[in-house]
Amino acid sequence: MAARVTTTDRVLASLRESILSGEFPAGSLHSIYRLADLLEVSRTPVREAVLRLADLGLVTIERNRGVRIRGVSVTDVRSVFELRLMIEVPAAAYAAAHATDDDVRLLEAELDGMRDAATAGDESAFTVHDRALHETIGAVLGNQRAQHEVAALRDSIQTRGASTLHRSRGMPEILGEHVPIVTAIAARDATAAARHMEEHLVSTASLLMAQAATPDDPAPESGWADRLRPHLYVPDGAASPPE
Amino acid sequence: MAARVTTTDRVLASLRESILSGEFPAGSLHSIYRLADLLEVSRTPVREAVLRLADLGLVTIERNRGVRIRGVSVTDVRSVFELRLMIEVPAAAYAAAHATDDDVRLLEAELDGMRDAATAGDESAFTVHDRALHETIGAVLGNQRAQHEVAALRDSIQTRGASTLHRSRGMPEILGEHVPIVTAIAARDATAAARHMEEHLVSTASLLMAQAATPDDPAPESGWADRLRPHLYVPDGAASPPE
DNA sequence: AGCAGCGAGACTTCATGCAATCCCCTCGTC
DNA sequence: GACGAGGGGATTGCATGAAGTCTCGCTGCT
Repeated sequence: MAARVTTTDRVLASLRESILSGEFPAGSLHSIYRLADLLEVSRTPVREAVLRLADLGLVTIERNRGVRIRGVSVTDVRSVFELRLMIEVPAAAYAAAHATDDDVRLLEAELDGMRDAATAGDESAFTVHDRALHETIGAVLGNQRAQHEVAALRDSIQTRGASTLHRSRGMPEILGEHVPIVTAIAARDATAAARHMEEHLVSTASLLMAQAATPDDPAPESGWADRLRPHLYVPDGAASPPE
Repeated sequence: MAARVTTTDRVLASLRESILSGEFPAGSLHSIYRLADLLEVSRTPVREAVLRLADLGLVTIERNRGVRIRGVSVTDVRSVFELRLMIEVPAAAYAAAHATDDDVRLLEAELDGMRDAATAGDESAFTVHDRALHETIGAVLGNQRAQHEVAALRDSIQTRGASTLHRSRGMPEILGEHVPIVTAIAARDATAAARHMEEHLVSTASLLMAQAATPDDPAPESGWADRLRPHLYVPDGAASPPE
């Protein structure tokens, strides 16, 4: 099963990396020709990779113009994070209810990794551990399809330096949002885990939306997440009545 | 913006239809050559379409063997429906809380369509209205990405005659599961809408899992959905304590 | 100065060639 | 009779050619 790595895969990974790292700025226009020339392969694998990227929503193909790197709009961020809320909040609650001691140890290890990276000022490592932490929480549920979906959602908005790192929050703040999630899971408190995961995602989304906002693309309302909130997960007390 | 329909798109749609309709049985092996010959196009658009189908999980590409039509395993059904629960249950609750009168009218129209198709014995039309009903509920949320994802999830397991129609349930039973959902939305009762949507999805998933079960692929446990249930949406009373 | 029409360039898109790879079947040997 | 090796055949995967189509800039006219 050593799925031999094909040229298309390498091109796909390379392009994805170039887009996510910001080497290809959002809105820029490229052609299959130039990309093929740049990567020193023929146009076919490039075309196939671009088609798949278009499916993932990272680029759009403009007929007879080229492929344009998609920027993230406020609506994009909102759509993605609503989905992440719908998936990751229940996942966090489930993890709290069903995590083994080994799972908890893994979570705390990732948290330590984030802490170390934060003190070392290593943003790259910090992001890696951040991602791994979320994936470890999702892994408790054991739904590979959900895992893959969350990863795709994450990719689709992490274009460019659209990380929240530089502009808005520092690593300590982000770390601070993750700590209570892990603490709640370790305490087997599903309610708290869900609440903290929700707060983390909403916080991140709000900042990303503020970054993506432009004069015409309307600024995000403050309580944007409330519309979904009462229907997501009700931590304590009775289910909130409709409206 | 009249996105000209390209050959690849037509091939993709055609193959998808052939797989979903059961014309290409699950597990069967085809080659790009034969498919291209069959559809009277060259191998390139067929290859591109197949790659996208592989991304969607409908087929797997076996190197130097051909493309194999993926059957659905019990695990597949479970993964897909867990995700659908996480998305569609909140969506139903949200729809109940925020649907306009026009939305409700649309829902009832689709329900009528299902009823007519049921009495006429038209399974194809019934399926169309079933799908449209779910999409209309999702449309109230207005999250296109979520809509698209649900559609993809639906496709990925509706391979073959894996509809629940023939073997297990008749159209009246399925219709009967949809009626209370629409009723609850019309009554603006989010709690009931969520509960009925959940019951519908769990019921459908259980039947599909029973169909997909084989001697070695373990039969689905009865209370399989319970593990997620307390973390999904808590209709009434306090949140269930973590275990 | 502004606008319309036209031509050249470029890009996507589909078709086909070609090589490398892998499976399977047969034949030979133990 | 069983096991292993080798060859034929088929398939994927990459490269390149050819054609159709759209965009953009230039030129000429108003």
